[in-house]
Amino acid sequence: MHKERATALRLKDVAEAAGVSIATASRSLSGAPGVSVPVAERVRAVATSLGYVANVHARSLAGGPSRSVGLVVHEIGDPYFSEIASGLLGVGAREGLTVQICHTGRDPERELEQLRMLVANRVGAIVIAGSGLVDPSLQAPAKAELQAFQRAGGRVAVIGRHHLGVDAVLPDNTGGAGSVAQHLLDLGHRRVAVATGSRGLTTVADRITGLEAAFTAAGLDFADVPLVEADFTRAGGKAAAEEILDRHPGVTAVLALNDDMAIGVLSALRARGISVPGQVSVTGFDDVAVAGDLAPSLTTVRLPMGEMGEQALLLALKEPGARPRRRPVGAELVVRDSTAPPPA
Amino acid sequence: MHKERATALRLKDVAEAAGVSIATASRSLSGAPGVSVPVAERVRAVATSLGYVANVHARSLAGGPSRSVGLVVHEIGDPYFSEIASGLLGVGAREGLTVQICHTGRDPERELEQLRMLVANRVGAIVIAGSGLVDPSLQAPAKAELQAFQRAGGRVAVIGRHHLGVDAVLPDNTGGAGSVAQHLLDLGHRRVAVATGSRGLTTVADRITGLEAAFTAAGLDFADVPLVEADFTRAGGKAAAEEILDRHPGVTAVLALNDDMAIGVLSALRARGISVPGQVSVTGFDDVAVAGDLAPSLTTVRLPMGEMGEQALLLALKEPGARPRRRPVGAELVVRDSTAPPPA
DNA sequence: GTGAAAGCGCTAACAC
DNA sequence: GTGTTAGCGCTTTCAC
Repeated sequence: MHKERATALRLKDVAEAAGVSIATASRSLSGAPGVSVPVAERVRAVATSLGYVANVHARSLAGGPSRSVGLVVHEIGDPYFSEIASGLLGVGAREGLTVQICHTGRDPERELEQLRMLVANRVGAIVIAGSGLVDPSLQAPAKAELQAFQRAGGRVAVIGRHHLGVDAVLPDNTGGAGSVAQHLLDLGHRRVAVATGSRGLTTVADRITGLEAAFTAAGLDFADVPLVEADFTRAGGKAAAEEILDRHPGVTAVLALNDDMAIGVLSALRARGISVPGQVSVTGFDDVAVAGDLAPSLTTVRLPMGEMGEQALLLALKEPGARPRRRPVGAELVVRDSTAPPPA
Repeated sequence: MHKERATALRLKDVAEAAGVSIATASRSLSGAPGVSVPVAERVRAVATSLGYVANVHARSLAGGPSRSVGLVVHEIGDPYFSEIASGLLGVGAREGLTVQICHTGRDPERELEQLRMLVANRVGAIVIAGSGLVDPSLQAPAKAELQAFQRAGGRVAVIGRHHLGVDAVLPDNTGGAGSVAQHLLDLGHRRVAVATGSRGLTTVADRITGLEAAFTAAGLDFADVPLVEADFTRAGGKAAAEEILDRHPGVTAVLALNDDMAIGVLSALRARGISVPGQVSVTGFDDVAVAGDLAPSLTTVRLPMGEMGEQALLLALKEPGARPRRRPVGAELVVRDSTAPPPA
């Protein structure tokens, strides 16, 4: 960006000002042993008064530990990811780490590109948030890249995806989906439709598995439940809801596979003057911050996103285990005002 | 984090594999002149096939241009900031830049700390998003730090704050606030209350200035308008609304100074069974993604957050001007369903 | 307990 | 057009 950068303060300047060698200055500042306490304290005082901050690049190049981590998300503007990022940034700040965030837009190629960038930056750890893809071949290059990174001493943790062979924070998508489905069945709904994101996403696949289990357990045939696939977004939810209303007019409940879609569903129903939950019940998944403030407030499944972000970074900061660790995270049904028994 | 990192691929390895010197290899990869086309192409091919990625630290240390920027936000979980971040990350990816994001939690001390961290990381540019503080003394250390950074060749741009003497993207908070106030006055509201964040924030101060101007222009005394100060969050909005309802029961409109607070206001009104906009109208500010999907959908002022993030990074990437540049950004009133004439 | 000196991987003069 | 080499600022043996 800029080459002609004026001289910044160097360790040498601090050392001179304190009347010691740069070796001693280095040890003093990093808290390494082998320096007498008074000397170390003096050096630190001088450094502070001068406003010295060590050059991370030089430090890293000289073999110092990496103080930075990378976070890969699909889209930081999405509340699901921004809440994860928020939790992760919190522990990052606590640990004195810098966090590089990158977008992938659910594009495997861009994901790979961003991964390479993080590797080039020699981050100490990489956290990947967001659903993986059911088709393993699409992830093969990313997997290879991550393995090389790990062989070189880097640490990796993922949130909500499996098949990558690394430490993982795994929300209970299956169980959570089972519990919303059960909730609707308990209320008496039998004509339910599902608004789903791409089934190529493992998150979606897992949630559908949970739904199927609940329906089957209730003695119902899940094959009779219409699944309408659209973008895993608000707009997708709107589109899916419209298709559901047109093609399956008798439906009494729409089960959206994330809150974003559910918000779109609510909006489509409102536009058609269909009352929720009077005529149609609606459920979401994730419990983003706004879910409780919608009208009607959304019945959904809570995933502790902030905590998931924290856990993932904590996992990545730990020494690697012999085998990949798994941190299961509970998914808790939150019943609010968007669900009620079907109309009589 | 990890010191015992196995050997990664170095430029030397690529040079040897391609049968050239490291200087030639360096030039080939950076696209510098002085290498014959066939040689440069061969080197690049070898590098790609080997999966070589240059070590950013070494490159930066050797005086290469910095390929990373820092983004400072109050709270990444807040949609206002995550939408800004999303726009900024977009151009970052396009430009091949890595973006380090940090949280400050509206705490000047943490802000300073994070700024130091970015400086230590030798980012090429720093973008600061989020309101500044009215009291300049609280920002003096940050300002000094930024000036030192600029003297050393770093670039700085801010979003939505002045007084820092750097390039700035400035949303029209004053004009936007004027237009919502005008909208309510046009509808016939005369008993309006304001739910505001801390008046120590320049954003809040500017928006209040806009309100005052509109009221004054309409021949009303702004001193009669109750201003209830609370956290600039959903919870703050809820608290402010409750206080407004208790202390100023005759109010026909609540003007919240951001969408987050407005969402809290809506929720408090709903809890008390007060219809919006039948009994009370509500307005927000920012137009976060969810504003249009609330029930009732929120009348608010649109700020193009994503674009603001983009613009700020673009400013920061430009050569510095003789004087700080300003990119004013329009604030557009968006009338939706949460406002109506006051009850008769 | 402290200092001198050898790199870390790369870029940018400077030779050839 | 290509190679040689001197650093960038730091950590870390290795002497003292």
